[in-house]
Amino acid sequence: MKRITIYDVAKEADVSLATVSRVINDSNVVREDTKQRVQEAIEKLGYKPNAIAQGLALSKTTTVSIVMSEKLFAYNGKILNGLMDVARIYNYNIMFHTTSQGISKMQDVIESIIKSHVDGVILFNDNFSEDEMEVLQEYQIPMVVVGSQIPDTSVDNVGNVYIDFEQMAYDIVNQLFEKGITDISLVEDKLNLSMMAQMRAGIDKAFKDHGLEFKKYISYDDSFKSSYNFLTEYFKTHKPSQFVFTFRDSQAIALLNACNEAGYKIPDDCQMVCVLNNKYLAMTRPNISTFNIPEYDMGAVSMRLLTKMLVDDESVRDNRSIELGYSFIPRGTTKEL
Amino acid sequence: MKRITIYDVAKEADVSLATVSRVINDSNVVREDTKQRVQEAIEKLGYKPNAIAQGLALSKTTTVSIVMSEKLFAYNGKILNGLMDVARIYNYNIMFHTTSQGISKMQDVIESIIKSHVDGVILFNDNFSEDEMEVLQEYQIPMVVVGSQIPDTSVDNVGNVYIDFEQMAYDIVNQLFEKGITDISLVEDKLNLSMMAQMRAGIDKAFKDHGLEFKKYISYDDSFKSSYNFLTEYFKTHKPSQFVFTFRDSQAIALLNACNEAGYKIPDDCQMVCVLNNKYLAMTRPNISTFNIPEYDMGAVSMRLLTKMLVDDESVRDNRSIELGYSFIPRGTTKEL
DNA sequence: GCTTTTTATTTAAGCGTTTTCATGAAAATG
DNA sequence: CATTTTCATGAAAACGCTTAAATAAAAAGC
Repeated sequence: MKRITIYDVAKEADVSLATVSRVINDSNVVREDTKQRVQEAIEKLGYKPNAIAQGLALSKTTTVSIVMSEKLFAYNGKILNGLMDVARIYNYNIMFHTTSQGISKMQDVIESIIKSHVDGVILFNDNFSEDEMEVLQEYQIPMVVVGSQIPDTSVDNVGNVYIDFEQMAYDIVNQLFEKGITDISLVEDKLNLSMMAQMRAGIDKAFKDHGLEFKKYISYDDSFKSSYNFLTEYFKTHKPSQFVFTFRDSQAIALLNACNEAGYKIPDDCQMVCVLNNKYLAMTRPNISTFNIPEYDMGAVSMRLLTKMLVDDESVRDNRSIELGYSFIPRGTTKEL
Repeated sequence: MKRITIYDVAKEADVSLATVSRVINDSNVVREDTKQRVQEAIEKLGYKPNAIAQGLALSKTTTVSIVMSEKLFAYNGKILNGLMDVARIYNYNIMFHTTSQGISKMQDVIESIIKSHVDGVILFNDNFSEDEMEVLQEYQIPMVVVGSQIPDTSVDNVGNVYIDFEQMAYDIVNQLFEKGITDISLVEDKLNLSMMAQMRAGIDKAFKDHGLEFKKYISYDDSFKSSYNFLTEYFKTHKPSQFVFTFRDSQAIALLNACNEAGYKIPDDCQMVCVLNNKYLAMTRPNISTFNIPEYDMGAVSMRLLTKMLVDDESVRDNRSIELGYSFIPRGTTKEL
């Protein structure tokens, strides 16, 4: 079956292809009766404009790239939902790129973005280095970074939608200090380094404000199994901290289980919070305290910001950095907050 | 910054654009020294071929669409990883489409696939109706359906990578019968209807083989919260079945918690299995028995199959239906299997 | 050294659109 | 009614690439 082109429609409606094109893009210069005729022909033949050809003619693909680490994939479902929903509203297609460890892979992703001539890019934190982002900027590809705050927000063509993790950590630690809790740990998450760094900064700041120094930055492999094993071993010789920040569900649940089985009661012997919320945190006993991070909105706002940047909406020229709020969800693993 | 085109390279290297094109697609008819010269020019100017223009010239976009329900998104991470990894190997780009409830949305997805002139489509089960698939077939777009078995496998240009859920259910039920267990329930999962239907068929068959009729097809909203609430209420007046099939982690964990809190011991009073495996099933106490479904492979095999179909690899002409194996993972919620 | 064969390169058409510019028809003006 | 203005349409160039056909250059043959 030969694909129907604009020529076929033109012939069917007995007009030139220019007219058909005008009808498609509903230009208002075409007379009502011919517009009618052309639309009937389109209908009859089932013509669908070739987006590739349009892309070439317009230098515009109505496609945006989403770049996400393969590992983080499962966690970012809601953000993605927000992104996709808004993309659909504004009729953008999505190219999807996942990044994995190898350095060469990253080059491939960038290469592919450039070659595909996408109109814009949504970038998840921790995926590209500054250098890599710069490459894309040379090509003037508008870009929105979603997740945590990026250092240089003044750059043209780069937007940022973020949560203030530094403040989040700072506030919590201060509250803990007020209750006399100073034995605090932070469990590293290797997949969210920049978010971690910001939390870390917040904790450090709060400690420094009280003339103390924060030391308990715990690091272990981040699968449930290895977290659990590590902690089980750890609790043979150590007591849990009074308060622990974890980032990911698996780390939180591992801590919960390991504590339990080592005979420590949560939240009495150890309080804990898991920064990134998901439904599993509400399935444990006790339920795990967490933060209400507006994930869907992070996606939706990012995509909306990008679409605005793509049409160079002036409202967005000097306003490309958007902070979203969060709230604490106290549940069974905390009692002082 | 003007994008570098093939003309710029041609001028720089003092050859025609045809020669540059040949170098890019490394045709072997170009002399070694000119090839060298052209490559230097490409390097110097930082030329990247415009994939859109290539797409137009070749009627080939090296892009495949992945269509997935927005809701299932978070669950299919591993399949997606498999898909993406293989796509990367064969240099295919990914367009990503999510479908949501509204019927009009589905039309949009199909429309967008057709317009984008993607080379092929990977379709997750339960996304398109037969009719919708037929539309894509009219456009001769090769398609691989991943998940469960599709009814009509003889259609040209459609591949299928699947797990035999019917057999899976059939085998388990038979084993249960051997142990004298006949009080069996199946909890519906609205998001995986075709998989459910196949399991259901397997259970029905096993019951019929023993002259019995299967009745306990339980249906409730599939979030953890509502499952849990439903079951808590349910256990006030009912005993749990001897054996329960659940499909999704949240349903399984809800059952586990509700049973526990109603005073029923798992696996003594009630055994259970969760068909779709994920890491959370190993974080509960007891760990939940499940199946080892080769999710990553499902993705990888699907994409590989599609790439073969795209080059019309003859090995795949009459062999587009691929069944993958699975194995039972006995854990703490079963004892008879 | 001239013709034939082989090899390398260029010219130009085509992929399916959009859009500028030119043209002709219809409407408005005096 | 002749002339200008407005409006609708068509012809053709452009977007950046591939590739078949044409041509030029090099190699081979005698």
